[in-house]
Amino acid sequence: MKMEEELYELADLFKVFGDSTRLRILYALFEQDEYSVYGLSDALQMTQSAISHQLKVLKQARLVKSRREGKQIFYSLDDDHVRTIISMGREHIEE
Amino acid sequence: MKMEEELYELADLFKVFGDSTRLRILYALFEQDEYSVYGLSDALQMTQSAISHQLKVLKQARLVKSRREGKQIFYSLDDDHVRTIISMGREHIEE
DNA sequence: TGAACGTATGAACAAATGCTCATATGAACG
DNA sequence: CGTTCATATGAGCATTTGTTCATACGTTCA
Repeated sequence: MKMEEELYELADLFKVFGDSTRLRILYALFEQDEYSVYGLSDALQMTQSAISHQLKVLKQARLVKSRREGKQIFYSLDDDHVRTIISMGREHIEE
Repeated sequence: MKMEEELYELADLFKVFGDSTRLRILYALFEQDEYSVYGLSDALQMTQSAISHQLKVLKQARLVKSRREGKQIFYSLDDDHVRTIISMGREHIEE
């Protein structure tokens, strides 16, 4: 990958982590493997629309994946980088 | 630290990584241990003011530190979390 | 098929963000 | 001292971003 391109992709990835709503979604998915959209909006006390918009961002960044079960769609973490990146961040701020 | 507070601090930290100019500054400091402000603005082909503003953000996040030598101020990486966080990000996007 | 439920999406608006321009600060040296 | 060089800072502006509101889409089941 070209350096230039890598920089923009990296920045875009970190932007995704740089919002407390999205972090709360990721945290929720740490504790409970799967959540439906309504489940998340209930757990985080936010509108379904807001959650759905943010899930789209998280999915585009390949941080979460989804599966349909009837009318519901369940979201879960897509890979372990999510956990690692967040723990590195936590180490930094907790110094 | 309270969960609520941690979330906002984490989001703020990742926001700092979520900009290509700041990433370019960090990348430059990977390759060359120290840079003056002018040195950076020259290397990255940006105005001194833009660089200075971003260095302030990076410093507030404790990602870079500075030392004065005469009229110049030299910036360098503050700790190793910077490297780790960025490499985790790179691993993710390179899959 | 049509109603009901769960989710996605687009437009609109307020808030945050990054750059530029002008200027301030601070150290070195005649 | 006062000038010069290196850096910092504040206001202004354009762009981006996150939420809300209204509505569309897709699946289930009567």
